[in-house]
Amino acid sequence: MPRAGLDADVVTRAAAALADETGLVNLSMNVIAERLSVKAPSLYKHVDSLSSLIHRIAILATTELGDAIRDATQGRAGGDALAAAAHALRSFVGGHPGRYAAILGARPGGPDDPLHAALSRSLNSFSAVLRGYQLDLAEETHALRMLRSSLHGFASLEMSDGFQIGTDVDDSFAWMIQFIDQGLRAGGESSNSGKGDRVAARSVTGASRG
Amino acid sequence: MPRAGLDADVVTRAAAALADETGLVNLSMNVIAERLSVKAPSLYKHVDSLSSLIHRIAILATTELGDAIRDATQGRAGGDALAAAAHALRSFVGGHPGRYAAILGARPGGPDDPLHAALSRSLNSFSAVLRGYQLDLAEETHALRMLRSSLHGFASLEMSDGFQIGTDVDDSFAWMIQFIDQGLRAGGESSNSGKGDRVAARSVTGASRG
DNA sequence: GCTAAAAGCTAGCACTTATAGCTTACGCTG
DNA sequence: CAGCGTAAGCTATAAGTGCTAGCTTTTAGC
Repeated sequence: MPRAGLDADVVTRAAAALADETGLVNLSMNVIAERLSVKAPSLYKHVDSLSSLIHRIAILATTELGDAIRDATQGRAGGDALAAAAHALRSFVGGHPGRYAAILGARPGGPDDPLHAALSRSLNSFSAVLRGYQLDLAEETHALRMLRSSLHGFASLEMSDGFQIGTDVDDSFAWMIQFIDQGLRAGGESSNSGKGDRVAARSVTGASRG
Repeated sequence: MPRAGLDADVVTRAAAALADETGLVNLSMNVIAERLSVKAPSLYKHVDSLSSLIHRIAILATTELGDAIRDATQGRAGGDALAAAAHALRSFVGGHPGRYAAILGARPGGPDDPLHAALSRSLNSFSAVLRGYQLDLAEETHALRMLRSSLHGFASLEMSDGFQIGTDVDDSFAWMIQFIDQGLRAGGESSNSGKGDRVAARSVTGASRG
């Protein structure tokens, strides 16, 4: 029996591709092994367990997603950057549903979990987009969370066929982006027009805590 | 052996409670049976399969969630109704993560699937909230999708510990609600200030298509 | 009190993840 | 080039899934 030339990375990429094709939930050691022309137990020479393999997929996917958003927003600012980032995320989800599902289900482990770094880089891409709106420091965290919630929510609802037919989903997505853009522009000019101590100046700590 | 007095509904509620306690993914026929002081195969006398049981949980949860939002928004309007609905959803997710996960993973089946009705009622509660902003018909669909995306995204990110520490999550949630409220109020007054044919008047069909 | 439906049980199948231990391929050093 | 050691593959197997088959027992209705 010649060797297959496997390796943690090769296994992870094969599993990620398979997850995109057939869904993350249908991923099993058997189908991954079949794809690699190998028997299931052999995979354990390269990977600790199925869950750790899915964790690796999440890290890979988060990195890829962060790169895609960074690339898409490169050289853009304001509403253009926002739209580019949003579309990059949505097309990633559309093209890689299995990878995205892995991201959603992932929870960072110890402090040296590579997922932490990948997540931070991904968040920084969004932060960079927001920086164009010149919000104050406290608001930027809120805005970042709002942005992530909206985009992630939209993508995952769309992924699970959560929107009934009747109105074009692309239109709704464009509408939402514009809604956010307008709100952020308005908030940048006249903040604090609301209920009161909402943005209670939470001291000056490091950025990118979304 | 005396009989346990089981029934599809009793099994579903026990499974839902267990899902909230230990997570939907950890739900198995064995643990449900144990909770009911019965052996696993006995459950099949009342329920078709584990997946159909989870589907039942989703129907139950969607109904409960719809009721909670309806009750919370009763007698309120505008921003108050929006905030009440949002908090109702978030507290539902916080108190019933397993049920909510079942909702997220559910996909309606045939046309007579009770999940359809439950989902519609739930959507109508959100629609009723939006009606206070007097958007035109086409925009209401977009706004409904945006609202669902934001709230669902926030809740599910929070559920999976997606927000790092650093800023209070409650503050961010309040901020997001106000952001949406302000945007909707502005949109109600001066619509169509944007890119152009975004809201291309999509004829007058029945409502609640989110 | 008898009959029959239905609720519970045990046994077992097919599938999963994962481990143990064997064999064989490959790369490095003498 | 020989041989040795590491590591990659394998088979066999354990433990735990969901689910079915078929049996026993309870319980409701006549």
